[in-house]
Amino acid sequence: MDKETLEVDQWFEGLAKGNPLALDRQICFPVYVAGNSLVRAYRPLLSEIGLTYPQYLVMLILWSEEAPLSVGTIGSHLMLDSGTLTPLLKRMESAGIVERRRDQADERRVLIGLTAKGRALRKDAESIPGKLIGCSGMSPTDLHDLHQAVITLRRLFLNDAPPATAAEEEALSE
Amino acid sequence: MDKETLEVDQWFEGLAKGNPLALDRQICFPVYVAGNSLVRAYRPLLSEIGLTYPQYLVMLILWSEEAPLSVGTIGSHLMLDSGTLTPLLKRMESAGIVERRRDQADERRVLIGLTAKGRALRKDAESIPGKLIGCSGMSPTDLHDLHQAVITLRRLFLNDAPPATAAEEEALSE
DNA sequence: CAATATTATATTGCGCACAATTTGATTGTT
DNA sequence: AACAATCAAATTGTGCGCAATATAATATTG
Repeated sequence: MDKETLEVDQWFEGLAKGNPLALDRQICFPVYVAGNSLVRAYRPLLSEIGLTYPQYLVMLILWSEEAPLSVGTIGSHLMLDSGTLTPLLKRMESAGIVERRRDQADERRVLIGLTAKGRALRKDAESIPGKLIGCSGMSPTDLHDLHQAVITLRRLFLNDAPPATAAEEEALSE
Repeated sequence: MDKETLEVDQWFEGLAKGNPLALDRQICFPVYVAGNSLVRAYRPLLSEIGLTYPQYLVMLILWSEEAPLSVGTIGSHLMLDSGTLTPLLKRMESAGIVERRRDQADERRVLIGLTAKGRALRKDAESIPGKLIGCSGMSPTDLHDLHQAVITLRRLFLNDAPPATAAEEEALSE
């Protein structure tokens, strides 16, 4: 067993010790707070263009991919189900930025496409990522650290593996 | 300028290049997904003891700290306001696990205390952290990586220095 | 081809999360 | 003491996020 693995094992052993119910011992709590904080940070910027954060995510997909896309396809990207997406997409439809129509090839599906207004909105959205970084008050170093942390989250929660290092390959094969 | 700083600066320069509106370029999106995933993972475990995830967080605070605590104090720990907490605490009150009463010393405040039932619930909650790790299907290595990522999130979103690990606590008390 | 199973979306109901506002208590100022 | 300013919690209204269920279309099976 190599030194790295030993260190992880020692850390893992320590997990159950002490008071596992202390708030500052919770692994998930900072993730929960970060999730709330992020939506809060986007809100004032997105409200200027009439979007909520999950609506913005839908638009990112429609702008980047071959729209129209089915509700299910959008949901699999965002890890959201029709119970969340259907009312959200209806609000976006009544705002005039997306179209909803049954797929002729499979009447179970509903295809979501962009309207002219929805396509035009992209121009207004282009400044959002830059503005967010400005609003966040984070230094380039903070952002870099956040990005590194996010690569981990992406691997663990989105099964979106970055190219594995030799060390990780080693660990997997054992 | 040292090598580390130069690397961060180069990464920061690259941020604006390409398509900043691509979903897989979003720094915040994995945090959003992780937040949703975490609440989803806790739900079946917590429903066994009649709690939601934010209610569980309130209980963690009340179990660890000198209860009773004001709504505002709880809110500052969880970064939630009275608009979220008041109805949540009322539901917990009607479930019989907390008490709500005006602070005699300052009638603006409402103090939240544990009932006997609320204190007893702690025993049932003790197995939750361990069970969650089991349910998550994460390896010790995954958990360690997550923990490292979370230390960053805690610093950035909770302005919090990393707390001592259980192993370190152990060492200190000896 | 009919019966059954599966799939995609919609609906219902509940509990957050939060902006905006209100109500009532306390503090600060003159 | 009077009055404005501040503060703590509650209230109102909107939009998720999701479990459970319903509805309807497609696929599968006998």
